[in-house]
Amino acid sequence: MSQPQLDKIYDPKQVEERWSRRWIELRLFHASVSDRRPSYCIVIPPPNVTGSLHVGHALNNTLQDILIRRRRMQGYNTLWMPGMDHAGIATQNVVERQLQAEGTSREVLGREEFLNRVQQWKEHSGGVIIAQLKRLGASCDWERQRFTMDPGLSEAVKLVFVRLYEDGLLYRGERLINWCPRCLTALSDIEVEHEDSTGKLYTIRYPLADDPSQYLLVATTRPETMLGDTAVAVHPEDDRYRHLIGSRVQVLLTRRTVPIVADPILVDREFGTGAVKVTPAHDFNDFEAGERHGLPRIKIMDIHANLQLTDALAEPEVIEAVNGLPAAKARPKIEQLLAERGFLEKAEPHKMALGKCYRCKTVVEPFLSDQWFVNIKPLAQPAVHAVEDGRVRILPESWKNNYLGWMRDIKDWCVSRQIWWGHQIPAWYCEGCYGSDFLRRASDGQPLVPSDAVPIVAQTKPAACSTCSSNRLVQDPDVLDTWFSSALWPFSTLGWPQQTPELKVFYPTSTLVTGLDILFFWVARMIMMGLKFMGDVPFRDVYIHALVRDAEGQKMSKSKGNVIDPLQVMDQYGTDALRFTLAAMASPGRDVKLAEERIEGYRNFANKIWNAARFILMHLDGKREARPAHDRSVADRWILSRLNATIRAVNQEVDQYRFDRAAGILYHFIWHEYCDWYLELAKLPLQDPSTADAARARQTLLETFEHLMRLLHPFMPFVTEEIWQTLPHEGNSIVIQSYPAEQPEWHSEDAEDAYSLLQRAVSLMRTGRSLLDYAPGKSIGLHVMGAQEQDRSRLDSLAPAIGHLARGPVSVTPTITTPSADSGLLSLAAEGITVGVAVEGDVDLVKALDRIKKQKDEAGKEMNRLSAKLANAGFVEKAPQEVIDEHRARLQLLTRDHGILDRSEQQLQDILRSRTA
RNA sequence: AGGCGGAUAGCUCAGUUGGGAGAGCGCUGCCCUUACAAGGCAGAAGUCGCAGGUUCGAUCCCUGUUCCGCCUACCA
Repeated sequence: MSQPQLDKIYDPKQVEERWSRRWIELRLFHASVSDRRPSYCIVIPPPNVTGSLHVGHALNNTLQDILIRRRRMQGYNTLWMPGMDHAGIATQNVVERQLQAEGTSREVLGREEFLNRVQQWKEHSGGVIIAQLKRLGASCDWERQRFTMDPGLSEAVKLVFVRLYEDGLLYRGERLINWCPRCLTALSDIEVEHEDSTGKLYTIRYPLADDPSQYLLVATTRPETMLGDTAVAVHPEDDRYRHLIGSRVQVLLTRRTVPIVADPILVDREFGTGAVKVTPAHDFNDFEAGERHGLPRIKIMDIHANLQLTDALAEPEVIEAVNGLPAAKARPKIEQLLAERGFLEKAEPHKMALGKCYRCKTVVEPFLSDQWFVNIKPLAQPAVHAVEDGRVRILPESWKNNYLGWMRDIKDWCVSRQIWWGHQIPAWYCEGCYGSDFLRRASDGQPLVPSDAVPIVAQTKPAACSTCSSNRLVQDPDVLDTWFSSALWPFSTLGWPQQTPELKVFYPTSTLVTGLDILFFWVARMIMMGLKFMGDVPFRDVYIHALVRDAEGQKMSKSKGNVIDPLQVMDQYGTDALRFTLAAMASPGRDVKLAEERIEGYRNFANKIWNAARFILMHLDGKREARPAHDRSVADRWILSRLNATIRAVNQEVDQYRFDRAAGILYHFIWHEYCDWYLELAKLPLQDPSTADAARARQTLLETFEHLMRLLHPFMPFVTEEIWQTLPHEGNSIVIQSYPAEQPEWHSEDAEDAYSLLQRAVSLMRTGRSLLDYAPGKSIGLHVMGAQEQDRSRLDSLAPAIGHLARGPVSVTPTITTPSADSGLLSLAAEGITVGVAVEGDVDLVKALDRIKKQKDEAGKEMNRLSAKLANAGFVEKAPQEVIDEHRARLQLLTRDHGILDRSEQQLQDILRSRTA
């Protein structure tokens, strides 16, 4: 035995720093396009360059790394494509806040200078993120980093835009869109978060134009928008109002009258009064109704969502009261005016959903505006089919319906944003045709380009206007939705639109690993774009993992004090511990609430492994054993059989993305089978290192452990690499060693049976020793009763091992005597064998009896179990008589030992009776 | 409003052809046994949200219900 070559406690810090650097130096993560092996590719969900990574990223990237590392070890040509997202609005907001703190603004800087600032921030933030990913052990091909605004990817964006336009799948038009009055930009439907809030439902009297003494009751939650009313709608079959259809009502506080129209789609007769005001410029439903009835659209708000009324729109008194106010502040004023004039019938509390900007939480306003839209239905159709027919698998499958439901009901996608950070829209307008005025309006956020302007859509700036030949062409100042470029990620990162070898080798990619929160934002759009531009799905499997709620999100909140910073965790417990925790908690269908105690537990696990390695190295002492293929001991055959089962199970679980189960299996096997049992057993032959038995034990210890390091490596890359390097090995890194595969010849039912018997016997003896406070080292007898002859002889041959593990000399004695506490024998039963533990010396019998009583309860449960099994056998396939007899015999044996016959015998009779009935 | 998910030990969570209720942490007792005290052995602890139903038998399947969470949504 030699001095330990490793420290007593595993110190992750320096190990992790060293290996994350070394792996990259060795270029182990680099994928080659000339590699002929089957390929396996994952594109990273590109983190936003808005700051640093949170625990959700750690989870996401750990899972990807597990998949990638295993495939790499299995011999695939693996590519994990790393990169980042420019995250338009989010990043712009971050930098704008910085500017605000400096007392300046983007308007002051101007567009060009501002973009420089954002670029600087991107360099900084991007660097932080890459460092964090490396720290996490992410085995990305770092030589291939991509950014959504790289020149190549920007080319892809422009080309896609032009092609979609040419194919009639992209158009510009004045529509009602979601407008964030703080970000001053349009948002797509899914960029609006809905939040419940309590408002009021107002019932307002609208006087009839023909007879102002009569009025129509109209219900609304937003009375301030009545200043933009252009109709009141009722249901065509509503007898209350049928006679009014076609006549007009006075719009209060204005000088207008509007028609009463019949609209069965807009109006629900049951709700409110059955009459609805129609404000096409400020409500999505009203907009559509307005289109159906050819109603004018009256805009009453500016871009800040403040009321902006002209004399033509409202009475002077009203204008004075509300002009320039945001809607929420104007509402009570309007309410007051209506009440004063006796037109407010009632106002009652009412629950409604409030739309908020997903980036800044400001209440969004439906806003009439010129924007670019993707005509999405023709793209969605094939993307629905691809999931329906399984070309793309969404896992867990429960999310599939979520996806399909959303896709089938999808609405056109507003892709233009009135911000500066992003891909500027490749469309030009001719100043010769439209004057040079319209762009200047852009700075105050007003609609940027005339609605009727005809854009020239092209990848590069055209030389001249085709209509007037002017060369004064200006580019559309808007940029694209950040998700537009993300949608191209699986092929733009591989070099599209160039026909690169990367595309050929790695597209379609294999698996996408992502959180549910971006299923619609990102996954759905990648599938649509992949099918459209590559003619094939972007990935085969989509694995959707649970969410870890971060400080900004809902679940983890700073006020609750449960926010966990991955960097801090990695510092404190080590990266492997964090990774293993995340993998173990990645059960489908449940959000991950990260418990720090759990991380600590897996830190201890890493240390356990470390110390097992120390033990092996200590005994190895430079010795190399020839492989004893033919004379494995029973213990060796047992642990190899268990190892084989573990290898099979881990592979199966990872194949099904059950990282949690795979982690659990590894943990249990390494700690509670390999360390607790096999390693302890091996100490027996190792007592004399010179023997053949010792050599044999060393060999199997090492062989099993080396397999385990490889099996565990994708989960805990650092500690396994560090240990593997100290074991006898060939090659320069565990990263590219083969991943363990099932070895059927290791399977041994016989050895497993024998050792399960051994484990039970040892446990019982330990229990007896503990219950009686019977000191270790004292001789202990094992009396075997009621066991099969085979079991007895097995126990006999295993006696030295049992004695070793039970801590005391042991004698195995077949006995037919009935043991009892009185005779100084403690009898314990479980799983069909009964052992009596003979103790020497004085025993506190009162204490012993008290404890034995508890054991009887266990025996009672055992009988219930047997009864259940018997009943099952009887009902399933008609239990043979000998099975019944065997169970009866066991019952009687247990009963005789513990004197609780009546209940169980009665049960048995009941079962037999019901079986024959 | 609709859809989905969750409710299991003090805490965080596993648990599918329906039959034995589990892990980690915490807790109790014993042990510094030369890999590991971040350890070993033994143990206590749960009417599996509630109420019905199907079944010989339900944490599991069905119906209803309560609470929590998420997604989608135009109910003025």
